[in-house]
Amino acid sequence: MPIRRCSIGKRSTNPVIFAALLNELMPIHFKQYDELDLPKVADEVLKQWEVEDTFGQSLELRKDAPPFVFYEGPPSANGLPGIHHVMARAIKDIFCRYQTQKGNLVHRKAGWDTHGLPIELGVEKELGITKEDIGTKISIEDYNAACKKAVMRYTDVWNDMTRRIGFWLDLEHPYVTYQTKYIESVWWLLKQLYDKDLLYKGYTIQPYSPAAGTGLSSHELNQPGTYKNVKDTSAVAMFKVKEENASEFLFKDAFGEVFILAWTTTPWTLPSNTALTVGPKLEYVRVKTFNPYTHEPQTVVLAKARLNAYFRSDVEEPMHAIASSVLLGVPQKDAFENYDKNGKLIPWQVLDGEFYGHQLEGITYEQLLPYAQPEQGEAFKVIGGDFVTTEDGTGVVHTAPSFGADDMRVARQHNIGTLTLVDLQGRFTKDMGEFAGKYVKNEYYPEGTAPDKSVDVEISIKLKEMGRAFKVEKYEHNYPHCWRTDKPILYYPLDSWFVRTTAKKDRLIALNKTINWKPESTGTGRFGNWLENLQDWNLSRSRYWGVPLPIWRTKDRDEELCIGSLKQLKEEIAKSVKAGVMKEDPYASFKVDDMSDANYDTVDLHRPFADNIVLVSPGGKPMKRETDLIDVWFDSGSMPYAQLHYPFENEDGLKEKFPADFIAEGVDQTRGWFYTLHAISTLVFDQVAYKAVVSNGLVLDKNGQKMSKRLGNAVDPFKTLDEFGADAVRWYMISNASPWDNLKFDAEGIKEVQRKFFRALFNTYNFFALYANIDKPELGVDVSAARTESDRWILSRLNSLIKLADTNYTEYEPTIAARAIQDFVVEDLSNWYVRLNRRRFWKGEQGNDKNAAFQTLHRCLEVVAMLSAPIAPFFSDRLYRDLAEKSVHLSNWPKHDDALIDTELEERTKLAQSLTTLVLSIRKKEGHRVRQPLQKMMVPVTDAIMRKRLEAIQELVLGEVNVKELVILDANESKLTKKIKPDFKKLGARMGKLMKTVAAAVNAFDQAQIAELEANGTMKLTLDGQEVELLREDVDITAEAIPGLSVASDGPITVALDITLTEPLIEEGLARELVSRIQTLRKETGLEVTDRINLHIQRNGNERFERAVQGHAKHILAETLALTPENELLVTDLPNISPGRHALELDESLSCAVYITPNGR
RNA sequence: AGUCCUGUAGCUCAGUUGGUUAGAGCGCUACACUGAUAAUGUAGAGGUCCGCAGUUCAAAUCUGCGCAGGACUACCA
Repeated sequence: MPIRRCSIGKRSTNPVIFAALLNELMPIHFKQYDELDLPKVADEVLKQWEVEDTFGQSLELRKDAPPFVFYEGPPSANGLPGIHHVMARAIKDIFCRYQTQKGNLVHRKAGWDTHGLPIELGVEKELGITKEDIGTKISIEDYNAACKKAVMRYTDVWNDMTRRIGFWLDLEHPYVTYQTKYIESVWWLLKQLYDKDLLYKGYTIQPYSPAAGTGLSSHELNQPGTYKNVKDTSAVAMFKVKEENASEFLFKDAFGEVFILAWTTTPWTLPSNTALTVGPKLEYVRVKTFNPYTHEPQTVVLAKARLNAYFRSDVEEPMHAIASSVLLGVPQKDAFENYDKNGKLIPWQVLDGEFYGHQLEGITYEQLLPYAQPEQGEAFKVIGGDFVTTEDGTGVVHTAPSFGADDMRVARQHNIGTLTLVDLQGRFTKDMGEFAGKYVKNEYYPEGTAPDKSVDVEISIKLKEMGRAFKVEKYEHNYPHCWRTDKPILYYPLDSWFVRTTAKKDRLIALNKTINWKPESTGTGRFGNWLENLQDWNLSRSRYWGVPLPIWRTKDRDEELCIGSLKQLKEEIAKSVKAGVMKEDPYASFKVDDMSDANYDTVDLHRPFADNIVLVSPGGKPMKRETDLIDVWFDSGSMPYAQLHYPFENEDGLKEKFPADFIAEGVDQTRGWFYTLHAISTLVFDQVAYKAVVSNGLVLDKNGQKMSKRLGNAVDPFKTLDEFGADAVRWYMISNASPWDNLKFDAEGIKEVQRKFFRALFNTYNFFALYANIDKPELGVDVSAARTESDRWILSRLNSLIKLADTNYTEYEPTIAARAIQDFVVEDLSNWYVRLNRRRFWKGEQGNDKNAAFQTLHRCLEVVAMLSAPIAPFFSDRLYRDLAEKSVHLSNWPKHDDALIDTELEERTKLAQSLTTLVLSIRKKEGHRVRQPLQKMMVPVTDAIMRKRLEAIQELVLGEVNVKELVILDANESKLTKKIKPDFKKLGARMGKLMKTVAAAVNAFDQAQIAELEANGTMKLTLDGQEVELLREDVDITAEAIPGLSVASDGPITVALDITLTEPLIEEGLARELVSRIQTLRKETGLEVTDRINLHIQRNGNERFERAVQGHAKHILAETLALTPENELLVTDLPNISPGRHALELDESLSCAVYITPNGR
């Protein structure tokens, strides 16, 4: 364990004081590790967190800091967590941790969503019952108790996963939606809506199963197998237009009576028709023809685009005799005059004058089947609706508002009345004359009792006889069926309670525009468009396990009461008991102002308890609760308030905890939780519920398929965590794709992250620790004057990185931050800085150069730990503790220092890296290994900036590529050939259409022309008869080659390498080769890095070799940490002791013998 | 059916306000390196930038129409 020498002081920005303090903070021994084991690190750090309560400490540390508000969307604990939850939870954790490091107080309360249909279905499956059994085989009370028990089944598993992925969340004090306090807050919210007249009872068209006698949710309708292809009788009915002012134009030159055609696949809805809907922008025509069944002359109206569907036009005289497709036939002349009433060939003719749908609006027609009249509103009128298409049918929609959602909507807009001539059992009502009592679908009859002809068929026959059928045929379509009874559903008007969200539509839209959506398109697109087409929120659910609607009503519906608190409920119960309506108060044990959990535990507001309460109205009549439950989405949308038991407790607390600064969930919550949060806060508080929201995408398998148990491609989160550790999994998920893009999960990717990022970081730290422990550098002294070019460079990179990471974490772009951190660690720090500066860490004297190196690397590692802490909380904590002796999660986010960012320095280092690459490439091509020194490299320059940069990086590059000198050539004076390239961007803007010709001309320039342009700065060209002026700035001129030398180039940079080997160079190369072999030997013989040795080399008669050893003896001895006197290095006879004697092969033709022993301490 | 997202190398992804020869990592092949070494370097193979049409001197990038995958919502005459 590191030994701390003094307690942590407040940091100062003054470099001298800072340095002094740093020295105090610095451990004097750094822990070293043998191998990187991320799962083990995670385990150990997790235990440390639990022992120290690091999460609690992090909150305590920020207790007076400005709050950053986060809301946890409650998962349902009745299912097991999957790998996608790891993703979702990691994203939440990242920003909470980041904001904590930034100095904010971030509370994170866990939550559980406990109500809802999936839970009910699960329990029913388990108990082997159906909804019908509730109240008979099982009491509501027992049923709900079973639900309550089932719903928290997997909380332990969830909590375990949450801990293991490192998500800091207050799991000890979650909000739970079934708790009485929670429900009380929900009731309070409902009452706010009620008091604002935003809660009302209305009816809507909902999927309804007459066989089961229940409405169905869209969830139920989406069960597999509910939609089936069925053949139904469809009819095109004819609606007779009344002749009046509005319809006058239809009667001009009319043939017989005038009808509007409308198609339906459900003829049983025709008696309930009250309107016809046309597309206002669609074109319609009149067609003169005969009725195919009665053969009476008639004029029919339909959409022009639908003509071909009903009238054949494959004939020679289209204006006369064309057969209707109703009855196939061939054309004949003089068709109208000669029409044979019994014939199958029906002539038709489009009458002059097309017209638009809106011209039809307002026209009235005779009721088709006058069994009953609507009680309210207008009827039998043509209206306009946007939803009308010309894909099938006639372009006119038969509108029966009771049996279609679109129909109802458009009817309401136009104040059209309704007819509901079908009862809840699916039978025609008594108003339906000869049809009364018949089921509208044959499937509804008890088995074996269905008639031969369905009512669809009977009605169609009747229409034919009446002369009101234009076409009757079987039609195959996809129709939803009840998943329980397997019988077709009806769309039927049902009573429901609604939240009048449409009344606040403008506010919902306006407030949404202030929310920071990630990605933006979800907010403007999916969510924005949804708000534009907002419907009132249907709150009612006819179920058992959920929050009961707190509305009591008298039987005559004249009086009703909405309850907004337990206090109010108790008062009303008291009145009721007093009036003798109830015998006693079932919640008698509840004390009104006692906020203790124990007190609240005495009350259960679920069914059947709430149902048993009968209140008394001001008029003295009994009031019963509306039996509906509310949509569970209202539960979770209430969490900002209900988690605080607002307003009964924490009335002030809400100010600090609302709205949220940040929430995150899957994109599938757009119309779920994201919407309900937004709707409730807008309607009740006229505020947003969250300022920023990240909607993350799905986690797919590696082939891009959705994960599912059925396909067996679901990834077990626990196994994954066991294998790779949370850090690698989180880092992989975040760095691989933006949170909102779908992630193709592939364990190979995690391995890569482990190998590249974590190993590089781990090795860099271990390198640091190894030499820091050996050399005990002074980490406290001020080394600003001693910093080398590469120190300043890596610090510049580091500060750029801090800035970039900060910006991107702030803007909820963790992927960009992660990739930048990773690149910094792998490329800049490990592969460049450490590689270049290795020797500074383990060679030479103590001093400020060495101190500067250690301090620089220490700072880089420490900052990397801080920057990566939000994403990789375990490993970064271990790293930071090893460097600075406290948890990174209690650290303050590093501030970047603009003064340390030197873009010119970064540029020229980039140049150095390019030059290095180029030289290595030439060496490779020419077959000269890096250990062989070369005399010189040449770089042509075309401007002063480049020259200055080269001079600055000269030492660095020469050392890296093992070359003695760098010669900078003036491109203008040397014998270089040059290359010219047009700058398309600059030139294109000026040249326009001539661009291609100019580019071709420039590319064809010879050396003389290039020189001319460089000398004059301008040049006139005549192309295609036009004179254009070419400027020096319009082209890039680069040196291309140096005759006689080996050259490589990359973009504008060209390097030439002199590969002549002189005798001294060869000898130096040999010496280096020897050093390398001896180093390997040291390692192989198990010597420690710091061990000093005795070294002797045996003469082998090769003069060149012996000269090399003698000439470079000092170098050889120093590099290998040998204490042998210089003049004893090369010997004729080696000591004859076998363990120290080794043969070395330097190349194919050269070998030697050496003697190594440890130098006794 | 509507709304939205995605489509670039075998895989995962970058690609600035349209600009030359479209990049990186992994994987593959060959060679080198070896006191940070399950690392690293150099070279190579690998692309109809989903398709078609349009705008433009110039399109992976802008526009339109499609195709494929996905999400959500709806399901209608």
